[in-house]
Amino acid sequence: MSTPAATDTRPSPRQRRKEARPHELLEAALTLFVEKGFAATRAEEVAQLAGVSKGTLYLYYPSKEELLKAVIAHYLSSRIADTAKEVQQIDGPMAPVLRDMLVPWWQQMHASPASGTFKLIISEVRNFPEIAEFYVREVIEPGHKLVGTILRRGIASGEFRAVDVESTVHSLLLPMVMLCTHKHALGACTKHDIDATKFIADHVELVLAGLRPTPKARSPKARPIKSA
Amino acid sequence: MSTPAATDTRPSPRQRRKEARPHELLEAALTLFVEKGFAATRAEEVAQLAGVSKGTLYLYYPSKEELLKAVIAHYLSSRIADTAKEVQQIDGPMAPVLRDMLVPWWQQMHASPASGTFKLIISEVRNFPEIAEFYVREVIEPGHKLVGTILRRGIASGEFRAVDVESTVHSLLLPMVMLCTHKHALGACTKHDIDATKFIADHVELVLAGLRPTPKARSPKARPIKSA
DNA sequence: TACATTAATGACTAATTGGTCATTAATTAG
DNA sequence: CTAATTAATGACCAATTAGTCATTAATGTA
Repeated sequence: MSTPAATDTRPSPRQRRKEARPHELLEAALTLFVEKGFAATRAEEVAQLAGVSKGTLYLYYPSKEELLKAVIAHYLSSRIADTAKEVQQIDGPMAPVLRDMLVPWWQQMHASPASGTFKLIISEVRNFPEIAEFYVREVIEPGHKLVGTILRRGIASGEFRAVDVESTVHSLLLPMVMLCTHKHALGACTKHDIDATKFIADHVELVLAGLRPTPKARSPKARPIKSA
Repeated sequence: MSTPAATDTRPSPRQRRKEARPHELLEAALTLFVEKGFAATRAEEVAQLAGVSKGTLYLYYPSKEELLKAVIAHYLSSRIADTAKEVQQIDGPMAPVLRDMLVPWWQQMHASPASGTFKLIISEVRNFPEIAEFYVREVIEPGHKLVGTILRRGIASGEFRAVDVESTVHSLLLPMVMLCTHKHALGACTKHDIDATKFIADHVELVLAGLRPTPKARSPKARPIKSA
C-alpha cells in the first residue's frame, strides 16, 4: 500500500510535515518492532526509517513504550466489529458465511502489514500487560464471539454436527494466527514457504467437511433458522 | 519436572558443581528468554536464576548469543526422529496413529517447558538466522514429512479423502504450535485460558472427520495397504 | 598440614542507547 | 521584508549492560 519511508524519495531535509509524521513513525515502528523485536530496536532506527531524527520521534511519542502501544492500537483498529454486524443479518446456511467472509478476511489480513501485529503481540505481551488487556478486548473476544455464533447457528439448524464450539473456534482460528505469525518469523528467513491464500481456503474447507453431520446419525432435515 | 534454581534451597555460596551448571543455566535461560525475550533478558538475571554469578555464566557459555543457541539446541533434541521410526512400522488404518501418537505427543510437548521454544524461535529467528536453519532441519522438515506420510498412506488406502496433503499437514500442526506459543504469551497473562489437553484431542478428531471420504463419492472399499 | 588446581566471584570497562533540550530553520502573520 | 511561531535537529547526559579478569576459596593430593 503506502511506500515505507525508507524507500521513497521525499523532498529532503528539515521539512515540516506535522500531519504525516505520526503515521510514518507508526509504519516504521511496526516494521522494525516486528522484524527485530521491541527491545532490540533502537528508537533512532525507527526515526531513521521514518526519515526523521530521534528528537522528532520523541516530539510525537513520549517514549518508546508509548510508541509500541500506539502501533498496536493503530493496526488493530477493529474491523471485526463491522464484520460481526454484517453476519448478524445474514440468514440461511452458515458454510457460505465462513467461505465468503472468513476466508477473504484472513487472506486480506495475511497480505496486509497488520499481519505483523500477531508476532509483535506474542513477543511482547508478557513485558507489557496493558497490551494483553487491549488485545483480548478488541480482537480475541469479538473474534471468538463472532465465529462461535456462526458455529452455534449452524449446529442449531442441523447444518453442522454438534461439535464443541470452543474447540472448533480454536481449530478454525489458531492456524490463521499462526500463519500470519509465520510470515514474519520463519517465513521471512527461509524458502520454507506456505501458500497462504490456498491454505486459508483449504483449511476452512477441511473444517467444514469435519462439521458435516455424519451420514449414519441422520440429522433431522435441516430447516431454515429464524433470522436474528 | 526439575525445580527452577530460583526456588530450590541449594547449599549456598560458592559451591563447586561443574557438572550441574550447564543444565541449570540452560533451564534458567529458557525461562527468562521465553518470558521476556532475548534482548530484554540480562545475562546477570540468567545467572542469578541459576544461582550463580555472572562470571560463572560466561565460564560455561562464551556469549549470550551462544547461550541462546545452546538453549534451543538442547530443548529441541529431536524426539521426532524416533517417533518417525515407530510409525514406519505400523500397519493398517492411520486414524489410530494420529489419535494415539500425535495427540499424546503434543499433549506432552505442551505440558513440558520445551513448549516455550516455539515462542522463543518465533521471536528470535529473524535476529539469528542460524536458528532458522537448525529449526527447519531438526523440527519442521522431519515433522512435516512424518505427518505427510501418514496422510498419504491414509489417502492411498481409501481411509481418507484425497485432500491436499501440504495444506492438511498445516491444518493439523499449526494449531498445536500456536497453542504452545499461546501458553507462554497471552496465556501467561490473562485468564483467557485454553484447555490444551481437550483441544488437542478435539482438533485431531475434527480433522479426522474432515478427512472421512464423502458418503456420495463412495471410495473403493478400503483395502489394507502393503506394509513398509 | 601444606600445596596445587581450578571453580566461582564481582568490581570494572567499554560500548550502547533512551530520553532531553538548546539551537536552527521552515512557515506564517503583519 | 521582519518578526513571531513552532517543527525539526543532533549533541549531550545518565543509565544500563555485555563481557573481562585479578582475586578468592573449595576441593583434591601427598
